Parts: sequence; structure tokens; C-alpha cells
Amino acid sequence: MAMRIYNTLTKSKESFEPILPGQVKIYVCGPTVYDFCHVGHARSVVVFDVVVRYFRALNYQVTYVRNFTDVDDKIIKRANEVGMPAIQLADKFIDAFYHDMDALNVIHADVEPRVTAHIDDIIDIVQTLVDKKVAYVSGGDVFYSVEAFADYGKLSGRKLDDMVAGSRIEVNASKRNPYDFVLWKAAKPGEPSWPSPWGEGRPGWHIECSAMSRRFLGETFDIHGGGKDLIFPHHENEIAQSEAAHGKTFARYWMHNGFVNIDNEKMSKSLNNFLMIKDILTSYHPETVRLFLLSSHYRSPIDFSDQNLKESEKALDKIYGLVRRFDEEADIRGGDRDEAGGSYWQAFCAAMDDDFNTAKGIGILFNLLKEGNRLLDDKDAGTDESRKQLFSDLRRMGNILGILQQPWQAFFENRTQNQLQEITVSATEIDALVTERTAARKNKDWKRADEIRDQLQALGVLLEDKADGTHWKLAT
RNA sequence: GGCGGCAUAGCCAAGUGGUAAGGCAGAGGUCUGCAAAACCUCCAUUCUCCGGUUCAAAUCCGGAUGCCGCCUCCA
Repeated sequence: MAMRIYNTLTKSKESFEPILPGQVKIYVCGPTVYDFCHVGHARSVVVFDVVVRYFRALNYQVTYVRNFTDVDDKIIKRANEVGMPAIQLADKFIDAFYHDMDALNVIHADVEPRVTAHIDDIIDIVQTLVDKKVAYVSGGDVFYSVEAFADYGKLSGRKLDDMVAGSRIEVNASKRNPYDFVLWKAAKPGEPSWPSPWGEGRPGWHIECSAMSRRFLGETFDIHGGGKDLIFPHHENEIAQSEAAHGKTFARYWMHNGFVNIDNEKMSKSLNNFLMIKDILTSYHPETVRLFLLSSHYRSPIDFSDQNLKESEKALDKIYGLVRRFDEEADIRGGDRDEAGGSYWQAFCAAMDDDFNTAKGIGILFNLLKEGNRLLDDKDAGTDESRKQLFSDLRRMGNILGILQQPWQAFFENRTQNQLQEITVSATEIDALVTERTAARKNKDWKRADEIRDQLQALGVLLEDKADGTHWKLAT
């Protein structure tokens, strides 16, 4: 079945036709590294991580590029504030980015270029634009002339005439049109700078993506992604730069993920509600965060709240619970040979084919869960083969969503250890009480057994009497 | 002022013309010494409201109301 992708450029779902059959070239705007990553970054990165995982699962040969913008006004400003060289500050937050994203099971992009390593590429494309008279030099600055690009506004659906010039930003007197934007900035004392035909300076904001995408993906490539907020001006300007420079279509499909709200409010500095990934991960398992981020369609806004995260936490518990049951109760070896997959995998793919509908896909995952538990409850239902197929489908879904990436033993142990820190009893004390209760149960001393159960429950410990003995877990 | 989006059960959330996925919470049941887990059953005659198109609309069109985003750095 053909994949369909919502294209911001045409405001509609289109069937995906790669430029080269079987290959996908995708560029996603990465962070400007002047601070730790917040949950909004996590959404964008996780969403496109899943997009790439899915394409690969479909046997596309993917070239995935995600940049780091490591020289920019904000970085310089922050560096000055903390008294650290700008490059060093950028290094620090690139390290932090990897730390956070690795924790979230994000697969690295194939190429993760830094702006400062591609100054030559940037100068080259700026020169082209100057030569073509689409850009003009003013002092040591080079500006892009939006009026020279007839299609300006085609991505964001704006017309230059309709936009209120300078309504919210001071108009720079050296610009011919207020919407002209800077391609190359003349250096100020103490700022990082590079020599150029226009003097010492550094790149403007948008040009790096035009230069680096061309370097690694060519003048035209398949998919360009990023957060919705980048549609204007960032992506609009990238199109203007690249298409004016090369005279051909820049990216064919534009994908934009929606925002993350915090308790129904936009993350903002004034509300001081920026949730950093590193802080979230002290409270929630990384896969819980992924499952949560993928539980709504990527283009919709999503609300990060404790209640919603708790739901994803329960869901993940349930999913790992099935993995555990399969492992303990069924022979699941050798179930991965069927390339086509079972009915659940196929349904999951149908959902993913429809503009990466992970929310629907997760619904199918729950259907699988129910069926899987049913097949394990009743050993006469289904066959060994059907159980293997189900388990294989589950794993494949997990590999797309980036969950179920650790053994169930490690998952439950990790969760228990984290939760133990929040309650007042130790594992040793719990085990002692469980042992006492087991003895009481053996003597059919139900009264004492129930007392212990109640006592533990009051402490947040839940007991499960199973065939192989009593297990305990902590209430969430 | 311009552009765009969204409104589905107590909550979260799929669903773009064919008669409302899934999850959480809740109720009943199977199982269990009792529980838990798991499973089974139930839980929106209805999709913000008002018109319209259609044999048929949550889905298309028009209008109203409400919420949100972008137009400035932002994932």
C-alpha cells in the first residue's frame, strides 16, 4: 500500500513518491544548541525518529540528516552571560542533546552536521544568490531580497502584501523590504567569525539548512521536517534561498509536528514551565515518554501532564507484562521469519502508511495485547505458530515506536528501583513480610495472610499470588 | 489586522461520505482461600451549536460560538 504524507506545502495528504525508487532523503531541522533540550525538542526528534524507523522497516534506503545550529545570536548571547566561549557552549549542549536523546532511544541521524563545519558551503550558496541578484550587500551584511523570489510565502500561505510590515519587529533600515532576511552577518567584536567575500562575519539563521541539505542530500530531496513553528519564517526562507539558488524544487514533502503544551499551557519563559527532558526522565521511564509522545497524531498538539504520563506508564507496564508472559509461558523462538508479518503488524502498517498515524497504531497494539493475553490464558486457543506470529508482530511494532528495547526483567527491575525510592519500606522488609505471609497461607491462616496483604497495601505494595509463588510490585 | 488549526463519552484519543477504534476511570462476571493480573460483558442512537448538500455526514458546504497556534527567537 502506498504511503500517504500530509504535505504542509499543499495542505493535503499526498501519496509518497520518492525521487529515487526505494530511497528516502530526509532533512530535519535540529536544535540551536544554547540550552538543554525540552520536551518539545523531544517530540520533534522522536516523531522523525519513528518516521525514519518506519521507512527503514519498509526497506527504504534512508539518508537522514539532522543539523546542529552551533553559531547564532542566542548562543553568543548565552555564552556571554555565562562567560564561556560560544563554541564551547555549543559543544556542551550538543553533548547534552545526545545524552537526552540517547536516553530516549533515538537513533542517530546518518549525518548530523554542524554549521561551523560548513561555512564554505554557506559562503558558496550566498555568493550564488548575490550573483543572481537575489541577495544584496549592505555594509558587511548580505540580505536576501524576498521580492526577487516570486513564490515567497508559498509554504506558509502568506503574501508579502498582506503581512504587516514591522508590526512586531523593528524594521532594519538597511533592508529594502522589511521581510528581507540576513544571509551573512558582519562580525561584531568578540563574536565568532569567518572570512568571506563580504568581510569577516557569520551565517544568518536560515542559510545553514539550505547549504547543508544540499551538501548531503542534493539540491532537491524528498522530505523536510521540523516543528510547526519553523514553517515561518525558517522554512519559508529556506525555500526562497534554495530554489532561487538552484532554480528547482527544494524539498518535495514538508512535514511539521505540533506543539507540546504543559498542563494545557504553551511552554514559555514567562510561565517558567519549560520542561527539560533530563528532568522528565527522573520521573518517567524513557519509553513511557516515547509512548506518550506517540499516543497522539504528530500534527496535533499534545498536552504534557502528570495524568497523561501516568496513563502511558500504565500502558507500557501492560505491554511489558505481555512480553513477560510470552517469555515465561510460551515458546516464542523463531517467530521472526515471516517477512509479511501477521494481521496485527499489517494493520499497524496500514495505520503508519496513513501519515504516520501512531495513535491508531498504538490502538492496534492494544488489540494485539488483548489477543496475546487471551492466547496465553487459554493454551488450547490458537497455535504455537499464532503465538509466535503475535509476539513477532509485537516486537516489530515496538521497534518502530522505539519501545520494548530492553528485556522485561530490566524494565520491571528498573521501575521497582525507582519506585522504592518513593516509599518508606525496603525490598528486604517487603520480602520478609511476603515470606511470613506465604507461611501463613500454607497453614491456611487467612486472617494473618490478609493482614499482611493489607499492611503492605497501605505501604503501596501490591501482591500477586501466582502458581510459582507470590510476586510483589509497587502501586503507581 | 493577516494566515492557519482544533472542538468526539468523566478523562486521553483514532476516525475525511456508509452508519462512532483503542486506552484510563467506572459497573457486572470468570479465575482466586481472599485479592491481584488476565480475560469476558456493559459503558457516546451520537460527534460544540444552527442551517445546507446527499439515499447516506462526526466526516462535505455556509454560518455561529469557544479554544489554540503562527505573523518576533522558538521543536
